Amino acid sequence: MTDTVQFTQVLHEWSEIFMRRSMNDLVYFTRQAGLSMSQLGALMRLYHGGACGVSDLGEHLGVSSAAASQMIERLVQQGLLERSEHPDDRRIKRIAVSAAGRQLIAEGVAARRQWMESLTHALTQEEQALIIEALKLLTRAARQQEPSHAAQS
Amino acid sequence: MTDTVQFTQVLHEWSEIFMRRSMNDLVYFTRQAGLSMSQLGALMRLYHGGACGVSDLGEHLGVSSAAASQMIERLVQQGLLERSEHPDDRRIKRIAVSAAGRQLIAEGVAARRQWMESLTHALTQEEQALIIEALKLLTRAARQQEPSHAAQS
DNA sequence: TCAATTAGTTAAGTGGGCTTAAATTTACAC
DNA sequence: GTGTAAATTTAAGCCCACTTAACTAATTGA
Repeated sequence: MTDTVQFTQVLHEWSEIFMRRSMNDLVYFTRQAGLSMSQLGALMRLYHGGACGVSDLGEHLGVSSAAASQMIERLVQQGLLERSEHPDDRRIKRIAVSAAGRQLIAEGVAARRQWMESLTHALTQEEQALIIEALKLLTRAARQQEPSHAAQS
Repeated sequence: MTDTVQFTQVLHEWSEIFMRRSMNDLVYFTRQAGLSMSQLGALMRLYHGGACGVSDLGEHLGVSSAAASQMIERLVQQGLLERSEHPDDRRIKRIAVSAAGRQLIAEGVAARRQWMESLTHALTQEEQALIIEALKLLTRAARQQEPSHAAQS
């Protein structure tokens, strides 16, 4: 078996167990937070991509601007998003994650971190060091494949 | 920074980019297949966990048996699941993924593999070898944390 | 045998998420 | 100013997912 074939195989195996665990946690978290997957997607998009207009968000999520408007309305009523007017063009609404929304996401991130930390208990320092190097390589490779290659914090 | 702290940090960074990409693909795939996230979850559960009863599935997915029954009905009508009677206890229905359902999942897996293979283009053979070792360690550590530790194929 | 239990389905109702189409507000161009 | 285009919202309608409650059928056991 060549390294490249084995690489794909091993990556697939890891991703399967990783995804299963992550999806489980994700579903549990969103349910507990009273969110739907779509809502979480919108929240994440705004959190990572920054504020944008209604139609922009819809486009990113692959839905009509009407659908985006409705979902934003629900999230605004839950206090997770904020709507403000664009200073130059008052037709445009600037949609952004609120402080409460940011905190909710922070909690989710913390839960993820906890699981990752628990992984270390089954690994020696040497193994961790090896994994650190490997994941840095993987992250760099994956970033190169991203459509929007522009860097952020 | 100690290795353990850096380990969590690096793993988190990788998981962020990996999840973003995976979720994107997942949403695209399910939409194209005409499935909802819940339906995909049920399909995956049965695919990985094997056939089970209606209530069992509902329990695993965290919904009532009525909800499970309804969702199963929709998936049966789409030809992705099969319902049969338990030979010993005719109250119990055995819910299993059909051949068509299995093929659908196989297509999704193939699409994932394609992305992973594309990652190799940005990595040398040596880097790939390093990553293989690291991911084997990670997979082993993650498996040890699984609730149901029983192995399968 | 017959009452209680168990597995599953059906019914009714709620709400989310999506669509298209129509309405509203603002901006811009002439 | 007047007409057109753009951004968003509202309305109507559809399907999915979920709930509780009522119902059917099969099993168990005293």
